[in-house]
Amino acid sequence: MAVNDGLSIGALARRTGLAVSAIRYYEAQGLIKPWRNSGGQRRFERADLRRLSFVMIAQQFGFTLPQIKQELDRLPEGRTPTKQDWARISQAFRTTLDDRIATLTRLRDDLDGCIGCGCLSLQACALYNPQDRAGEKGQGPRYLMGDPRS
Amino acid sequence: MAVNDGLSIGALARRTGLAVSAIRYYEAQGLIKPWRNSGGQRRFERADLRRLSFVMIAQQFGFTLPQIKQELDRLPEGRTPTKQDWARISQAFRTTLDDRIATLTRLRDDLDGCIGCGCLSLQACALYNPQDRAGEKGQGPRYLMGDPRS
DNA sequence: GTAATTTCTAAACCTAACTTTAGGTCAAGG
DNA sequence: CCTTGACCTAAAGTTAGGTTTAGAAATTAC
Repeated sequence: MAVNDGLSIGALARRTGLAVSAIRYYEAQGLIKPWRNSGGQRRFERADLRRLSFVMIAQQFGFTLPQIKQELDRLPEGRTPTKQDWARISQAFRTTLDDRIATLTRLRDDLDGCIGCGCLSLQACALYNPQDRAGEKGQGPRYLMGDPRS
Repeated sequence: MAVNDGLSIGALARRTGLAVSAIRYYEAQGLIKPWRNSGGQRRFERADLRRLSFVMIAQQFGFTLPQIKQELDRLPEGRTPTKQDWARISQAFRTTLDDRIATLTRLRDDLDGCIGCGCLSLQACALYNPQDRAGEKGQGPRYLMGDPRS
């Protein structure tokens, strides 16, 4: 094998802990863009290890793949991303996490009120109209508050 | 309509804000147990309003339906649950919420460290081994992810 | 008594994020 | 050269939490 052939999908899978099928899926979703060798097999850059790491962390934070792609698309195209590039897009997490913590904390405090009054009934209970009632509309699973299948 | 016929599924839907189809689905999952009238239609107790409220709140907290059922199954069978019964099972939420808030906060603090160092690479990065990864499935040790030398 | 609503069941469909399967091709070791 | 093992594609399957559809029966409203 030549010196700079890139990583095979299996090597990438071993080093990230992801399944091979997951990596192919991420390519299909546009999160990574491997090239092909002469035999048609995928070859990856080392920087893709970091992209996949980013994907895995972002998923823990409850981001969807399209959202993650949107962040990754902000990385420079022509060159390998630097530490600063990664730090910049990681900042987006910080805000989201802060929001999520605030929401859960508010919810918990409301619950304390409800346990106190024993209500759990719908009139006037703070827990029942968490303003986002308006934006629903989709089908599919509702993982309302982060932490899907933790 | 006789005095104590119970609520129809439509009435329950109007009063909880749930779709009729969702209520039927919850029955299929064992979360509520309506009886049938002479014509075969579902009839619900008023206490079911509270059960469904519980379901809706628990979902906001990120519980799955099987988990919610597990809590509901701890309510008394023969009689209508009292305030105390509800308060008791609501306490389970409190603990879970506290845990979840703590986890997110820890995650956020780890992220702050990572933004600081720009690492996103896996040796020694606290974000990569959020201990629940370990108990997954008896597979071998998860490899450390990432790119050791770049 | 008839029309308009509701409700009934069963089965198909939906999304997200993958995995599994089937049927081949490529690459490396002996 | 031959045999593994890694890889390829496309399509179908999976789970959660429901919704939609279709055709029939029950209930309510006038």
